[in-house]
Parts: sequence; C-alpha cells; structure tokens
Amino acid sequence: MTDKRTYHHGDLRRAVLVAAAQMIDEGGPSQLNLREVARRAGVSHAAPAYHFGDKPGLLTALATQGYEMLADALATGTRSGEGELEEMGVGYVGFAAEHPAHFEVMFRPDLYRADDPDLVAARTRARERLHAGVGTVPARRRGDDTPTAGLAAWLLAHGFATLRRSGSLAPVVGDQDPEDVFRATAALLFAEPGPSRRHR
Amino acid sequence: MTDKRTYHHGDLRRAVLVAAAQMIDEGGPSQLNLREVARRAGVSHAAPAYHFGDKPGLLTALATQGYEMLADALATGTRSGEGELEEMGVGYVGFAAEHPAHFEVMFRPDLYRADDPDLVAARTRARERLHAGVGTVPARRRGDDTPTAGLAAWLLAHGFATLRRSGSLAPVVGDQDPEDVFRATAALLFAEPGPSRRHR
DNA sequence: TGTACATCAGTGAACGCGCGTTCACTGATGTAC
DNA sequence: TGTACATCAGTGAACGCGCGTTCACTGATGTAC
Repeated sequence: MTDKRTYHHGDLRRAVLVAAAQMIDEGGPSQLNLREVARRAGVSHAAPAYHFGDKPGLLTALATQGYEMLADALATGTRSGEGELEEMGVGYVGFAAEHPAHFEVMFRPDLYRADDPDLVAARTRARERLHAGVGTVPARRRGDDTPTAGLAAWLLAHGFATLRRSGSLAPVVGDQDPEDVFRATAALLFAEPGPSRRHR
Repeated sequence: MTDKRTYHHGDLRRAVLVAAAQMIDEGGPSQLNLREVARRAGVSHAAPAYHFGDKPGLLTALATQGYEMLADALATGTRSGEGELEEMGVGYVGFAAEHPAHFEVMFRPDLYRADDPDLVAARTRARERLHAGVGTVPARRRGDDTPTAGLAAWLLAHGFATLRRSGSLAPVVGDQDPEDVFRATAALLFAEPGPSRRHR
C-alpha cells in the first residue's frame, strides 16, 4: 500500500483533487492546469481529463467537495439556541481559511458546471444548514427582523473570509487571533446592548 | 474627432483600459487577453503590450484606476458626523457594482505588480479615506470599540459586494433594491437600540 | 484450478490553437535652424 | 515658410511555448465456464 507505482492508481480521483486544490491555493484558479495536476498526482498528463471528462469537470468535482465540506463545517459546534449563529460564522470563516481553493472555486460559478446534479445536491445541503442556523437566532434579539440579521451574519463572515484571503486583513488584525477578531465583530451584531459579555 | 482611424490613436491608453474592464466584467480576469483587448480597442494586437509593457502592467494600471475611483466613491456623500460610515459603505458597495472588473482585480494582487509606485499611491489614498471614515463614527455608539466597529462595517460592505457579484445574493434579495437591503444590515450594526428609525 | 474474454484504468504520442512577446518597420508629429 | 532630422506611436509578421484534448494502445483486473 506504501508504493503507488501500480498501473492502476487506485485512488486517482482523490489524488487529482488534492493536487488541484494545492495548485489553486498557491496561485488562484488561473494557475490550475491539468498537466501539472497530473505531474503532482504522479500520473500521465491525460489521466485527469480521463477521469473528470475535462477541466470544468474537475472544477465541478472540486466545488462539490467544497460544498460538502462547508456543510460539515457549519454543523460543527452547532447546538440549539444561544450563539449558534455566531458559531456557524466561525465555522464558515474557518472553512474558508482551511480550504481556500475550494472556497474560491465555489464562488466562481463561471469556472464549473453549476447545474451538475451532484453539485446542486451538495450546494443545497450547505444552504439548508445556513438557513437553519439563521432561523435559530433569538427572534427578539434584534428588532425581530430575522432574515436581515441572518444576511448580516453571512455578509460579515463572507467579508472576513474573502478579505483575509486577499491579504487585506493583515494590517488590521495584526498579531491577534483572527477568530477572536471575527468574534468581536459578530458580537457587535448580536450581543446584548449592555456591558460586553465577551471580553476576555 | 468622430473618426478614430488615424495612425496615432490619441487615447489608446484609455481605450485599452475600457476594453480590458469590459472583458473582465464579462468573464473574469482569466478571460482577459491582450489580443482581444486590442481588437476591441481597434488597434493592432501588439499595441497594448507596447503601451503597458506587458499583461501585468495593464492589470496594474487597471487596479490603480480602480483605487482612484474607489477613493472618489468613498468621498461621495461624505458629510461630517452622523451616518457617514454608512454612506461610505453604500459608496463601497456601489463602486463594486458599477465597476466589478476593477473591484475584482484590486483584490487579486497576484495578478498585478502590487509594489508599483502609482498603484501604492492610489491604494494609500483609498485606505486613508476608509480610515478617516471609520474615525468619525460616534465613539459612544457601539461599546466605544471604534476599530472593531470600523472593521465590521468593512466586512459587511465587502461581503455584500462580493456575494452580489457571484450571484449568491439574488435569491435572498429578491426584487428589493439592493441598496436598501444593504442599508438594513448596516442599520443593524449602527442604529440606536430603540425602535428602528429607518423603516419606510 | 485453469483458460478465454470482456472491461476498465491509465498511457504516451500527436494535434492544433491561442496566447504573450519580439522586432524590424513605418507613418505621423514635433523641433531646430 | 520651408527643409531636415529626431522622436514617438503603433504595425504586422513571426516565434515559440504551454495548454486542453484526441486517440489508438496497453497493462491489470474481473467474470464466465
């Protein structure tokens, strides 16, 4: 199992996806090319196209995987009631930081086949989780406008994730823990008006 | 002046920038190529490279122009005091919607020369405006944590701008005016806790 | 257990295209006298 | 006002490369009998 020099790779699909994510992490989707992906996966340059049909096919698979992982990340730490939405925000931001390639591709639907059945299923699952989380925010916390509060939370998390990835946040955040910084902005949205409860 | 078929174009620089922004609007930065840009600008395919040195040079000029326009957009509607930060957010979101190509390139520093002197100057100018606006937020409005409030405002505006561009906001916003929706989320951050003052 | 055959996963040579870039050039404009 | 020359803006032919994709093939695996 340690040597992988068999004619049949055995796990080519996963190996190709890993290599593709790695390349996109390094230089954005424009840096992705099938031949280098094949090189990194240790297969012939035609193998990725064989498996995924073509380049958009590979990116569709990557986006699908991304939505599946996002759904999982949103579920992590989910407990009913207090603070759930904030935890989902943390999960969202964490996912984007851990899987920047997936995150970026997911939000560039021009790169893949946005109507692929598997992709649609995974995306739907992630969105349902998002909406479910928004529904749990205590309705009286913020002017009983639940949809707007949920949208604001999403904007906050997405803004944080994208600005962080582009390097724009570094001068602002400094040496603080990014998660703490994000929690501080989220607290501004959802905390009780009284003395700040989260101030360690 | 109406016919532009002279050997010397006269305003090639602007024409090339316009064509480049148009192409990126249509299909993202990966769709940009110098030959098509030249075609649209009505010049030979080598002209863009002649003017801007190379492709990153063109994108550097585009990003510089973007930062200049963003600085202007942030200044629009700026009045000292109440609600200034919210107006800057609106300006930010409006700029991203009107100039998606510039906005996108600006936040992808891997595509251009981020240390170009002109670009640095324009970017600095835009950032100073952003910081100045954050400084004007009434300090007692939100737990006297001014930097965090300013960051939250930026995250909100940037999240809105990017999600809107990727088409993710359409199902949420529906047929409402996007600017109103954005204002509603911003109000959540900065409005007085009392009965909502903005509820037309 | 052995043989024949079908199927599958991946190969590697080749094709063709679009691209960024180069380079010797040319047409227009500006300047000196 | 006229001529000579330098400079500048843009040309167009050509180069070479990397890429996605194709296609006939081959080696390994699975299945029927």
